Amino acid sequence: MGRKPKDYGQDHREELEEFAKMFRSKRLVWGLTQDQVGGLVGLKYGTEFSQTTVSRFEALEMPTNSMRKVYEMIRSWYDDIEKYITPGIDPNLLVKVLTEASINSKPADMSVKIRKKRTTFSTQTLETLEALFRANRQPTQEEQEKIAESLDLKFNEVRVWFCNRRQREKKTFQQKLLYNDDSGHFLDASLASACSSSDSSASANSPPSISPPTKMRKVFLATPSSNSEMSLKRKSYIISSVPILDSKSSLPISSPISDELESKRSKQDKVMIVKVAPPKNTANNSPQAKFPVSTVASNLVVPKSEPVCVPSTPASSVSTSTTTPLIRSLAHSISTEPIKMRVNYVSQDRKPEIKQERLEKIEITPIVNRPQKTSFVDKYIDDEEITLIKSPNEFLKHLVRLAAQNQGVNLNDGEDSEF
DNA sequence: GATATGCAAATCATA
DNA sequence: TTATGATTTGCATAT
Repeated sequence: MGRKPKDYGQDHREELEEFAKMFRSKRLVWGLTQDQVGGLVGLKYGTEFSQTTVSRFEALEMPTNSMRKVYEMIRSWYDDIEKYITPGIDPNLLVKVLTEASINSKPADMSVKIRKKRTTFSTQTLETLEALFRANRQPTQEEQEKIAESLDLKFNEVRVWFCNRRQREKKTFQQKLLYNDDSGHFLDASLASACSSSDSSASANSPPSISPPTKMRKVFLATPSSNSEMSLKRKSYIISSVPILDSKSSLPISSPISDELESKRSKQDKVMIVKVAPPKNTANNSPQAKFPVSTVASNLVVPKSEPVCVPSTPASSVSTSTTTPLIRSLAHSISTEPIKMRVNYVSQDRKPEIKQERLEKIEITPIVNRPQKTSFVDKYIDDEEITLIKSPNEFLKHLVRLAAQNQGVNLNDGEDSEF
């Protein structure tokens, strides 16, 4: 088994975040880049942080454990050098001063392990490794040594590559499992079993290939912990692994499906993906948005008659951490079947993750601060099947209405505005 | 040019 | 000790 996550509990995540935010604003005032910070911190410890790491630290897009480690180093460095920065210091001098201060602040014991620089394999090397992997996914040590020699690589690089490659393969299979985000239940048992790991069990009538290639994303999700505090919890979610059903045929778009699955599927309502983008995490103006990620997607089963789409809204007053549970519970109330829902993390897509043809039946949310995506969405919101909802708030209201309708209750506007 | 992300190399705790 | 799987980072590149 792999290691279990070290449990530091959730202690002081908030403190870390607070510092990270403060740090970013200071850095900007000082006129330092993330890259410079990484380098300067490196002068103190002998091992620098990449621009990437600094970026993620500041953006709070890091699990708490890593966050803490980075925090401790940056914090200590910050405390050391801060006093050398006088208001109005000549920007040209700044880096010089900080460089010196950083070097001088070297701790005596200096026992930081230097991480090996990441190797970049050439395309050709990768092709060869892939071919070798296909032939034998688990070469012996001796074989690996030979491979290393023939490719002019270190043995360890080859060893690690095979390790990671096996890992990647395994993950790919796992992604085909459909499970609910936190209950551990399958999103759809029939589908899950149909496309579950084919490691060894290639069933007689080979399982239908249902899902398009899927991707796992890491997300640091604020979830209510047992003691009812909000904690940041790292989770992986499956993205778009649920086949999108054609609204007329109830068949997955662009995927073959077995008869058995079809019969189960056809009983269901149309599956839609609804994405709700939380407000951009802009340090000061949305204190409620603890969410470091940019977009949350929910996958709901909604009645065919009521497809919903939710474009993002920068002005949303609902924080993600509240929206998601609310949507979940509301979805419960409108669903006539056991609730099937996932929460996904969807990145600020540069390219749509989901293929064009599938967009006809679902909705893609524009990303906050990425107005160029708007036209993309506009193209689809004309679809008469889709009800345009202007914000997460609106979406919640909409769900409430549906729930009320389903239960024959008449909601007036006053009750709606509770959101 | 600076920053944010996708993918995956490197690391590390365990079985 | 080695294999494995979870994590931590960073190269390359998109934004």
